[in-house]
Amino acid sequence: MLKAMRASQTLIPTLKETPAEAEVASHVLLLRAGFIRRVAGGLYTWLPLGLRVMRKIEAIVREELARFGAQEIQMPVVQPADLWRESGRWDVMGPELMRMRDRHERDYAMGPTHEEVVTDLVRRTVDSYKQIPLNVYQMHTKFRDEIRPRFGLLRAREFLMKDGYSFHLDEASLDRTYRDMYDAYTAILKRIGVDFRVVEADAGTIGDGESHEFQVLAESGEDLMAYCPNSGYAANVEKARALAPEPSDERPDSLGKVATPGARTIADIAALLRVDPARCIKTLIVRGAEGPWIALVLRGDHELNETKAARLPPVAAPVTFADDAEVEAATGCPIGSIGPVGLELPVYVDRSAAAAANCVCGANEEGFHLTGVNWSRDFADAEVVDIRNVTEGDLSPDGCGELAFARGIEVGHIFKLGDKYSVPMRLTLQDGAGVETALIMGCYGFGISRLVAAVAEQCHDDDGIVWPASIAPFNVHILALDYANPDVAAAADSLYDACIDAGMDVLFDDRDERPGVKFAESDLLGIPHRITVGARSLARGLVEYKRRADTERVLLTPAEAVSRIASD
RNA sequence: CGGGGCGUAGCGCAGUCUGGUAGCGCACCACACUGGGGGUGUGGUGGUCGCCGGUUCAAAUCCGGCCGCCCCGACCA
Repeated sequence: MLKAMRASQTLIPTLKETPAEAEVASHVLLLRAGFIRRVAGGLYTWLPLGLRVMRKIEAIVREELARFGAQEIQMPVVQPADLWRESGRWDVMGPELMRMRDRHERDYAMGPTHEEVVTDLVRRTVDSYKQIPLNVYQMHTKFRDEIRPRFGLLRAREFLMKDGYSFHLDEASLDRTYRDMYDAYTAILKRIGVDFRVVEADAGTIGDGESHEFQVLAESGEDLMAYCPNSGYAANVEKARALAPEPSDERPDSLGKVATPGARTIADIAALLRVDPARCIKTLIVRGAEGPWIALVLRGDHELNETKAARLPPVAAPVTFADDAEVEAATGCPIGSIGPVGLELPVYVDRSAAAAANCVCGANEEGFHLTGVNWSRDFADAEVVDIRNVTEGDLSPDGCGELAFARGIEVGHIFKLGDKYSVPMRLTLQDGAGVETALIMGCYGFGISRLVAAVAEQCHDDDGIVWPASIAPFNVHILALDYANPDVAAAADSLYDACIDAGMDVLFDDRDERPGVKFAESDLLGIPHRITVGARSLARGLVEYKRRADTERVLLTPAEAVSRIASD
């Protein structure tokens, strides 16, 4: 990568106005600062400055992974369908998997991830247990045909990801590598200098084992995390366990039935009967994995956690809600008046709803609700499960305090895969005792291109991006306010050379632009250190130094400015 | 895929309701002034009005279909 560039000879197409296509800060700023350009939905071209940021992240990732013995390889984007059929994912993956056919009518996938290819590699190349554990990774373009690409680079269809895979004979070995990758990701994000949080995560369809996400904190993040300020507990809300509440010691009232004409929602019922929504019970009808329909019961003030619900074996994954007609067909009663008491469907009740006393719920008769409803007496057949989202203020699962919420952008995700791929793809080795054993695997993803946007999302102000020095496209931005002035040009040129000699990455704005343009664009680009060379202060032999993150400006000699930056 | 919004010059927009010469700001080119926070003036360049079809003497404008983009939802190793 070139250390130094002149702005007059570099493609930096800045925009004064926000393009209509962009909404979120990172997308707006990366477009305006000339880092990226959109080609089509979810597809972007990386321009020189954007690419420099991405390359710097790559370099940091490589260095940190090398410390833990991970080996870099590169696998093809285009992958034969046969491998995907072997793992079973050819049929399981939906349209998100981009499929294509070659001239011989053979099927291929555009790799969204590389478990199949890497598993195939290892079974062909590793002959003895003495060659493992093995930890390999690549940094490569991934393709996922997202339903809705959005937020610029944050949810693109084609993106750069570091994906790593490890292979082990036993859990203890997998645990060690998993921990190493956990530590490596932590080191990478610390070194880059973003605020982040590591949270327990749901492994989704990729595995059933332990899993952690690395979330860059940002208000605009798509992920919601629950954490306990008093302890280390932190989990994606998808995953965060809701504790079982103490059962109520209230005496159960007798069941009553009241007319509730026209009331359809919990809010309607709570207002009409003047009860707390926490004393209302809602019943959701979802598609069953085999049978027709399943009822899920929650307290009125709680939300269904679809990830948890989808993990109930009788519930079809992903969770699919019955529509109005299907509810009526399944229960004989329209949405708004259904309830768990006497319902002729399998019923699962959330722990909190089961613990609530004397509740209101639908009577399974249009326009009527029951009062004084108690799980233990009135629908005790229902199995008690954890299927709700935790809420702010809930007791932390470790009992150390109350949960608080934060939003984040997922930039890393590590999984223990177990034998999910090694068994169907017959990846086995003889262990030391000569017993043929399926290997177990770990998988470690890190979104390089997404991190570029996540950092911009977190590190910006009203004027533009404020890059951390670790990944800024350049470290120093020299502005020659009037390059046509021979004195300014001479001073700026020699300052430029001095920065190069000092080993700095420097962008030199030598263009014939007005000062205001140069200042505004400099703020937009977000290079950490700015040195302004103008005729006015140069008359006293001085230049102006300013950090992008600060408001303070100081006048220094050129040599002082360089050493100031060098010692930063 | 469901709901909403949008598509007119490289970018940001007006004009569409009520059919009749395609406009404004920025950018770009030339010249002059200016020169420490997106400067001023004068003169220019640049548009199949997303695409296809229909109605009409006449369509950016009305009608039908399609495509694309953005937002919300669903979805998401």
